[in-house]
Amino acid sequence: METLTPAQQELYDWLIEYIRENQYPPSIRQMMKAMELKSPAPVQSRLEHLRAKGYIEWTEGKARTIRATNEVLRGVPIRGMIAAGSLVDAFPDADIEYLDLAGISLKPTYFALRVRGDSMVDAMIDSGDIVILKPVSDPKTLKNGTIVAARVQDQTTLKYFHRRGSKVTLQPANKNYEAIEVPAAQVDVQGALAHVWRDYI
Amino acid sequence: METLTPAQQELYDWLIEYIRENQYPPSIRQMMKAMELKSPAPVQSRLEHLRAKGYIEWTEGKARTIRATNEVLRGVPIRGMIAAGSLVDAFPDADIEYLDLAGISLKPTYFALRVRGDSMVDAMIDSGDIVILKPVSDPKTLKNGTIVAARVQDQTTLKYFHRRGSKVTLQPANKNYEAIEVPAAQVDVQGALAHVWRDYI
DNA sequence: AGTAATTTGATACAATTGTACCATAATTCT
DNA sequence: AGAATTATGGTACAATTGTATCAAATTACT
Repeated sequence: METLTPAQQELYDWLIEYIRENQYPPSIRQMMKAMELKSPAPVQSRLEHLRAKGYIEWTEGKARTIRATNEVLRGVPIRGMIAAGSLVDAFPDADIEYLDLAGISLKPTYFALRVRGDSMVDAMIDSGDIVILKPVSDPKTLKNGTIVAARVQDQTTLKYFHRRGSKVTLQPANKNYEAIEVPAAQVDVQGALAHVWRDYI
Repeated sequence: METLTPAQQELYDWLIEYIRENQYPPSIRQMMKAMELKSPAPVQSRLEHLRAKGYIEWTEGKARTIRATNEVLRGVPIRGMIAAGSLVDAFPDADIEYLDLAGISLKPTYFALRVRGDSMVDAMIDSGDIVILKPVSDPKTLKNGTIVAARVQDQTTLKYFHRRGSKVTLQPANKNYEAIEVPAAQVDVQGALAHVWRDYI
């Protein structure tokens, strides 16, 4: 990403902070005051440079429509990789990745279920975890081995999905439970496991 | 939550969808056109009712500052509880909880690390998972048993934190690794484990 | 040192925009 | 049926706001 001049950086940082706090972007004259400038022109200039360098964008002519193009506002920065022994890598600030949590929450069809019990321990899903599911419109597009929330015989459970011909096998993610095999027509797949979330604090 | 009249519901739904798509709220006259109304007054009326019923809020006098007060835009709805046998509960639409993912991404100090290897299997954290950490300013406020990213002897690792007097024990989340006990002064706690995230698709 | 790029100040203009007021119609509720 | 609430259309106004223009000052770069 192209580097910013001090003036541009100052505005950019303030802009991000403002959006974080207010949930909407400031007007040009608000930025002017915050930067302690006496005219809107310098702000315009900085904004145009920020846009040219790919940091922001806006809808021309519309008030308060500036958006950050990168993921600063949409997620948590992934700063490195950690293994048994040590922090393997601390990624350099420049090419840092973001875990786009806000992006997930913009997908209006996703839904979540809270897990209770040990039914999924073998998939490393603990009691209390939250599983985030993507609705499945056409079960034929499902790959074998994906974990799905499926309804069979009046019971909805989370299981590994396998199809062989017209039969579907639902394999639990805990060895202590039994797999079931039924005709595909009897299985109503409600969602495919997309993410797992766990809270510690 | 108070119920909405059809006209109010129509506006509210459109509003949420607009914000989702554009990342900023519409102006009153845009809503007017979308609702196929011929004057801004009806929109004003509906907005005031939506605000009175607690669905939205805005900064008076400022353009495009409408915000949804509930978590519709901030997270994934938690629709029920799932256990080994069955979907235990499908929560009624009214009092549905949301997993506030967008809220997490607004905490600017949080950071994440990608886990590699089996160092945390006993904590149900798999290779490839992403751990989200909250910076720890004062290690004295840490409760025993929390998982932390700590730096000792030039190595940063994720371990259970225990303090007894002036000594700190760092217990790995995998039985095959050894615990270490060092003077508290030698431990630099960088973050406490706040959340775990796992991607399936 | 000299040139280019950026920043600044000042001002101006028009479109966007929130808001207010009023009378009437439609809907909902009792 | 009657009353209260909500919805609508029309209009008006002023503040907010994005944008344009120009010249001068400052900074960055070669």
